[in-house]
Amino acid sequence: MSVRVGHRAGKDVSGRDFTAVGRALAAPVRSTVLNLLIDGSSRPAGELARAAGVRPSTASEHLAALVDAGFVVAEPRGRQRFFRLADARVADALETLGELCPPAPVVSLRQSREQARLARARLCYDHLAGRLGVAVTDAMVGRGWLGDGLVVTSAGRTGLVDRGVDVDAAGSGRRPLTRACPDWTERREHLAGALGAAVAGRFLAAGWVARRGSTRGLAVTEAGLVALADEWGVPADLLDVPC
Amino acid sequence: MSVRVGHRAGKDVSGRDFTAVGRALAAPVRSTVLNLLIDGSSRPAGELARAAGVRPSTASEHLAALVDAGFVVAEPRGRQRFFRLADARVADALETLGELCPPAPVVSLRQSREQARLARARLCYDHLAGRLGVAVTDAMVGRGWLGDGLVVTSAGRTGLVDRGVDVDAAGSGRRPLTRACPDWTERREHLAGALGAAVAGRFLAAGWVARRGSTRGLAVTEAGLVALADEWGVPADLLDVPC
DNA sequence: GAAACGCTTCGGCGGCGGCCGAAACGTCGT
DNA sequence: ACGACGTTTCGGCCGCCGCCGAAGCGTTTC
Repeated sequence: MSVRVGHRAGKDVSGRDFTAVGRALAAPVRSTVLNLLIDGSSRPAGELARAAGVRPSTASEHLAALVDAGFVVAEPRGRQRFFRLADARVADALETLGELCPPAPVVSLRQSREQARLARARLCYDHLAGRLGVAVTDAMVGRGWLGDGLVVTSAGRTGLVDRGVDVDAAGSGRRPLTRACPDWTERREHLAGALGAAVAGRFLAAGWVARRGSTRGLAVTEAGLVALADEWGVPADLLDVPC
Repeated sequence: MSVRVGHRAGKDVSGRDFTAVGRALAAPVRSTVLNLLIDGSSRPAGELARAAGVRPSTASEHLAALVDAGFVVAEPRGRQRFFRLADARVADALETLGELCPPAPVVSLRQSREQARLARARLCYDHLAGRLGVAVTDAMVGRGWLGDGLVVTSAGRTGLVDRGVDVDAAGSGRRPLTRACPDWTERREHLAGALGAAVAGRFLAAGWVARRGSTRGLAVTEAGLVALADEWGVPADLLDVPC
């Protein structure tokens, strides 16, 4: 018989227990679900089950596990339940973690028009992404608003407040003010974090961009093109050039 | 019979495959190991096995898995292998992920005190390590006893012999007289090799340090503090500053 | 009401993965 | 050359977890 002496001596000295979060990510179905929800969308269990290629019963168990782990939250809506990421920090963590697992599965070529639209402008969870996100970030860096590591300079703070972005409110929470979010359509990183969300919120509130349907895709309005050029220093043609 | 219709419909639309990274985090032993290494330290497999409370064979498997997942890298050093985090991004990801799992395992005060003691003074195989080892090595270098590559100078030979270290006996064997041993708690290297063992032996024989129990931890005695300051040029407070 | 629909819970089955001890391998010290 | 030591590899055992179909529950529709 084995000795099993181990568990007496072994015990975490400090730090975090990554076991639960690891288990939550360990199953292919759950990974697929998270990828589907990482854009901030909210989807019913059945759709997630179909997308992941499992029976509703199996998906239900996986979704329960994700809820239990704090990754997603469920919201009853009629006779179905919609699931979405629980928190912006979850999206942040998944993006950061994505850096460690470069193997990105292939993408279906079918919806190429939709792909192209998404590549132009979209929301990545709650901040601007696509060429729009990169262009806005680049402009902010070019003007000296963002320094090394995307830290906000004093000039950046002034410029952003002038354009209606509440930098103080964004920096008040526990969420990191700025983060570099790597993009899968662009080579470049773009602004994420609390400030990224605040900028995106300003763009939506001002009517510079509009959500297209229930997707995460964004349409840049006429007023948005003007504002981008005049206030943000982003020429309109930048959004059309595929870089 | 089951239908297995699933895998036709199921396919990742885009994004990352979190499965591998999740599996790597899913085991308690691996979580413990990562917590031990998250400070950038480099530790041999046996120590990690003991800390995690498993047999060396089991730890070896877990470490191989972590290496395979790209979380840690192994570095052969003598007859043991040292492991450390592979990359700064790994530490970043773990830190970000830690936000998601606030349940921080209990900190055993007992063990954290032991950690502090080990960081202060211990034996690394058979030579002095911890802050004591680094401080003694630094003092010897500062006095010109050890030159480039930690070779013993004539002044060093004299000084060591005067303090009861039998340099000749240490140099008589086939074992290298001096070696630089990288430390995991300190940034600096410290003296190892035959001379390192001889110095440690002198410290023990003179009662300047004493083994605490059967561990490799060392306690610096009152006489040791005096001798360190007077004979070796190591002020006592150097051992208490956490560098 | 009754039927349709969406989701969850419950057994049951199969496979993966963690744990150990024994043995092999390489290095270090005598 | 030999023994000691740290690490890895290899079977074998056991438990956990993911998958399914069937059944149960709540909501919507007729």
